[in-house]
Amino acid sequence: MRIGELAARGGTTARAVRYYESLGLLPGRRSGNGYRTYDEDDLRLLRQIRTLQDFGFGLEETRPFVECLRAGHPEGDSCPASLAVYRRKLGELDALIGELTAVRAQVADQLARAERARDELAAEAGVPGGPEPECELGGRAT
Amino acid sequence: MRIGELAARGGTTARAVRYYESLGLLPGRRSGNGYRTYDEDDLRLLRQIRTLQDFGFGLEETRPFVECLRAGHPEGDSCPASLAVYRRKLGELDALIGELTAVRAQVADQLARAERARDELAAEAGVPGGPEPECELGGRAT
DNA sequence: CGTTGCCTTGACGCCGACGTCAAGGCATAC
DNA sequence: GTATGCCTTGACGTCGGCGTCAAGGCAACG
Repeated sequence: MRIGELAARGGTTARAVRYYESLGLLPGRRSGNGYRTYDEDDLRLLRQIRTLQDFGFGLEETRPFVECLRAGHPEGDSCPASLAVYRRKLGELDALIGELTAVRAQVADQLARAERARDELAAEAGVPGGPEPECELGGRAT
Repeated sequence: MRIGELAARGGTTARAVRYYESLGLLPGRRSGNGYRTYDEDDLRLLRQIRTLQDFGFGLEETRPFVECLRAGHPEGDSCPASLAVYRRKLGELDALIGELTAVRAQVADQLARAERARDELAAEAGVPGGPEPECELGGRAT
């Protein structure tokens, strides 16, 4: 098949396929007229790349999987190097999730504190006159 | 103070400060010799930016906080627009953490499955002869 | 024969938040 | 005087993963 069909069946674009080829992830075989030509095995390579991409892997991280498939193994993760990438990624994900969770808590704290401060000011000013905590410049042009 | 001191006290670089100025986040007052000059209020602006940056906020997301401070409010989050950014960020963080957690589970599954497959192959081949699941091309050049 | 559609290479654009280098001005220390 | 160190503007580089446009070739359909 040609690049358009490969891309469509792999759920991506011809441009991306050429890019993967430029990185050495996909082969660049040509048929007589100069068009790139692919077979079902190439489609498996592409699908392996896309799956890992969807997981948030960088393209370089997909290389061990692709080379594993190219070496004739049944799955991209049949090789130790691929398993190592999985494990490293798990660690990175855990670290990232941990950081994000901590940030989330801090932001929630800030929000709660700011809302409390706002309400206190509102109550304080609400007893005498009108509150309306305007902030954006030029509330209503008088 | 001048830009170098401001940057140092704000925990960033002069280059970053100029960049923030180019976005209109920081003022660009000059003293007689053309040097940028800053006061303690500017330092507070910068620190507000840095704090939010550390939370993973984009620079545009810090703008409401900065404008709030510039409008004379005691805190950057004393304004409704800032609270809105907090809330939006909380939603984004929750969504992101959820996605990452799902991905983490999938990767863990893949790893477990691949290790199982490897062990089964090892047991299968281990009974007759030698296992050694080589993958990288050219294991030992014979 | 022309049109349409897929293909080719090459090259620049994009996003965000700066880093880094170049060439030069100002100010202080020695 | 000059060496040092901070400052100025301007402009290009970085990272990742492509998008998009330009200019042209090949193939099939009518």
